[in-house]
Amino acid sequence: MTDRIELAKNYDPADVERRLYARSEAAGVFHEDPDPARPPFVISMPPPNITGRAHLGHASTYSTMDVLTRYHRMRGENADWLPGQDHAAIATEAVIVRELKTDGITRDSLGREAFLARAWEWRARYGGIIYDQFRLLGFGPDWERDRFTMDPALSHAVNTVFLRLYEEGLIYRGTRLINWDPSAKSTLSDAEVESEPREGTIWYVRYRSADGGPGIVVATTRPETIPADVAVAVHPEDERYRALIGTHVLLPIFDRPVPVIADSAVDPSFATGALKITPGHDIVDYEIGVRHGLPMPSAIDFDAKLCADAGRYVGMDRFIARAAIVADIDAAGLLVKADAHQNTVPISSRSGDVVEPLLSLQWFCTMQPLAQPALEAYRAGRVRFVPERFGRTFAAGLEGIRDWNVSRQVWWGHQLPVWYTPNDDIVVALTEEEARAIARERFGHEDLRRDTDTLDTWFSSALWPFSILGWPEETPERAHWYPNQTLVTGREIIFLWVARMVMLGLHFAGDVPFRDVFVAPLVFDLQGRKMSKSLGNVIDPIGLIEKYGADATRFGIMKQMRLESQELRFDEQKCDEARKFANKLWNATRFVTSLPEGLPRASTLPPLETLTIADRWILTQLYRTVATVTDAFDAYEFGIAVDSLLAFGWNLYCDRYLEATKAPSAKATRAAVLAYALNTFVRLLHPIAPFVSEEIWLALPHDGETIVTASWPDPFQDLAWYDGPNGRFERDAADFERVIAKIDELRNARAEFGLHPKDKLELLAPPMRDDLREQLESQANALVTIDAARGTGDDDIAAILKAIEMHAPAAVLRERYTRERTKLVAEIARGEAKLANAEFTSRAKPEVVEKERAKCDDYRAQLARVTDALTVLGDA
RNA sequence: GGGCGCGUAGCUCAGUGGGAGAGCAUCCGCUUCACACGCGGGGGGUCGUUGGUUCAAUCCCAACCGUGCCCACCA
Repeated sequence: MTDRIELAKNYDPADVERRLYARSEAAGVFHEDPDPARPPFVISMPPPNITGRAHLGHASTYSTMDVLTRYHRMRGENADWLPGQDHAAIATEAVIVRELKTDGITRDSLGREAFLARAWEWRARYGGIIYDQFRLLGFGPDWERDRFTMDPALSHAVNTVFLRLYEEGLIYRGTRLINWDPSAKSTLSDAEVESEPREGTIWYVRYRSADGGPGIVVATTRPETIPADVAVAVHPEDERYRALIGTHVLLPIFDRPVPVIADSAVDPSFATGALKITPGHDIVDYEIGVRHGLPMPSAIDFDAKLCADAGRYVGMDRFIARAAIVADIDAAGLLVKADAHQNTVPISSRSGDVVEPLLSLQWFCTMQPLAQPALEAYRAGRVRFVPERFGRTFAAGLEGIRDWNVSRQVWWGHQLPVWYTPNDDIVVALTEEEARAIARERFGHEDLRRDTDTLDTWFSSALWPFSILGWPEETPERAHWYPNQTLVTGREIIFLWVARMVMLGLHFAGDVPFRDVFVAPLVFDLQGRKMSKSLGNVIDPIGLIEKYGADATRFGIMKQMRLESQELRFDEQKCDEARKFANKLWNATRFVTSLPEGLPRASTLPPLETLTIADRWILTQLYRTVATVTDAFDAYEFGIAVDSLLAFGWNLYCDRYLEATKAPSAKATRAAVLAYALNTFVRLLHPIAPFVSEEIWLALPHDGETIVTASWPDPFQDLAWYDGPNGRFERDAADFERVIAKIDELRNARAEFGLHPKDKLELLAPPMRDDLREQLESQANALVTIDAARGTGDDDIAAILKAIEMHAPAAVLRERYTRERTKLVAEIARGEAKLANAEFTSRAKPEVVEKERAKCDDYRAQLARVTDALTVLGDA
């Protein structure tokens, strides 16, 4: 009684996806409010940069979040995916500065206020592009709850955290060695510095003794820092230099005397075992300098040029100065040798420029007291990593944590809520008014200037899971949705971001920010290379959508998500396969919806006693698929879920069941079973392929308005017919498996006999049920001749199938049987040898022995039949 | 230097202590009334190497080789 719907022959994703996304968004299905009556399932979207464009990494991690949210929503949970964007301080500022440059304007000439106005404009114009791309990918976050790190409420959270940490003594101002990015003109946190091996040179330079002696030869890769040298260090137990400790040597060229000191941080086995100490430009040297109370001059300034005490090199770029100084040392006869050397160069992950360690007055956050509770929470299992091993990355990072430089010299970001008096007294307050009030009270005046620095962009990111829920206000969202259930991220930011969220979440929101951290694999190309513009191997997910559709793009990516693998070597063919799969399902739907007998109004099964064995088989497979996909989603095993979906949809449903229903005896029940199984199946498919699943679901008998809010197939409700592992469903399913195996055997024989697809394969068979005969006849294109004499005396399908004999030219049969006999003889020999081994029969598990024995018996029976057949045929 | 992953068919990858799997590619046959974006059939692998544990190892253990990633202050 269902209306016949004329469906297009080929599935067209472009049309369907645009239409169904608009429908979902208009219906508000992605929006949720906190509902304490239902268990929460909340994911905070890792905020993409406003300068970002969707790449394959987004496509994989964000698809994962969309899949999880859709899955848990269908399970009836209070599921919400909270979207937002990051202002991306340095990255955005660099983009704006570059844009200004084309107009011939510099940042400083424009001034702070005008620059920020320009940045906000830029954000308004381009910031939404990645969201448009997310919509094309079918992502359904709760758009009504979109947040931006620089929203007033989130900025308030940032200031509150800064103020409280300051009051607790965990944020302080001090002069420390920091990472300076000369291109970005800003400091960087340790986590934003990457080290890169580069071919360089190590120079051996003589530092003569102040008293005229030969002194000591020092190896250095950075001769341009010599003007800031304050000592030469050797290992205290290094016999070679013991006599020199406490004496002075002269800096080459500069001829300034510096002491020779002893420090166990020096490795006596490296180079000459003597290390020049430049506390102003090297971390190890800085630590040695602190230990020995050495002065800390600077040779390089914030423009990466030589400064002040660098004599005639002042104003020279650091790399030009390097060459100049080496040349002068050589001219002075103090260059002992220059060797090729591979050194590790610190690189800014922001600009790619070589980072310069510099002494600077900055703001820092003391991490140790924050890291301890995070470690304890992790060890207590309050936050769980998937795969587990990434927890060790997390813990290792926290154990070795150092103070965090949080101030940046860019303008785009959260300006430090810090004011100074003319005497450099510090006032920290939430607002300027409060700062003034404090100053009046404390100093009797309001003469304040605000710190011009902004906070590290990761400072606001660290608060993300609770700042977007309204913190510091108490809100229903905070009450029910914090902690989140899951965080999905990449391993490269476990320490940079995840660890900080855990630390600050524990400190300010009273709990870890999420229970599970799913670490998605990184995406590489087929050769295992990182995707990069310079290699030209970048794959644009939007391009994939145009070629294959969003469903197929997602499905293809998810198929490649393997839990234990650290890398995903992206194979575009998987998306093409998925596109074909969508078309396959679409055509199955056309078949089902245009059955002459029509479909039932609702998605229900016919009376169970009327089901055929094929019906019971596909329903049993459906039951197993529900279990597999559910377990896979719960375990973040998306590749397994996809494998299972593909196998059911294509191999089981289309190739086997749908074909089986074409036999006359299948027609009484098929419409209802086909529709029911397909309806259930597309609900399993929906989290990964939201569009085609919905389009099919709408074409079938269904309950409700949209599959987005349909229920996840529940074994105790939707599949309540299932009567257990020893029930009739499994028994009949096993029988149908036997039929399938027989059909395969017959098809194989057909090909071997060289039968044209239209020719019948002749079979001599014992009496059997009509449905069984029909299956053999239609699926193997056979002609079954019933021979009562071959009767097995019961309806045991296994026995009947075994008694079937093929009719074909004697020579062909003889060849086939002979080959089969050879194989069987070998198998029997192998099995018998195994069974004759007393070690095996006594030590192996009884069921294994029994299985082996049964296998042997079966082979022997088969061999007997084959031998009989060959006897009848006569030996060739 | 420390930690972690991977090595199974030409390619990308599943998989299991008890007779090696999928998709793509390749070969053969088919326009069969849902689908040629399809259907049916085939070929192709000493499961990186060498040892060990076991009645039994592709699977567990060790070493090695190859490969990739993360962390680290070797000038």
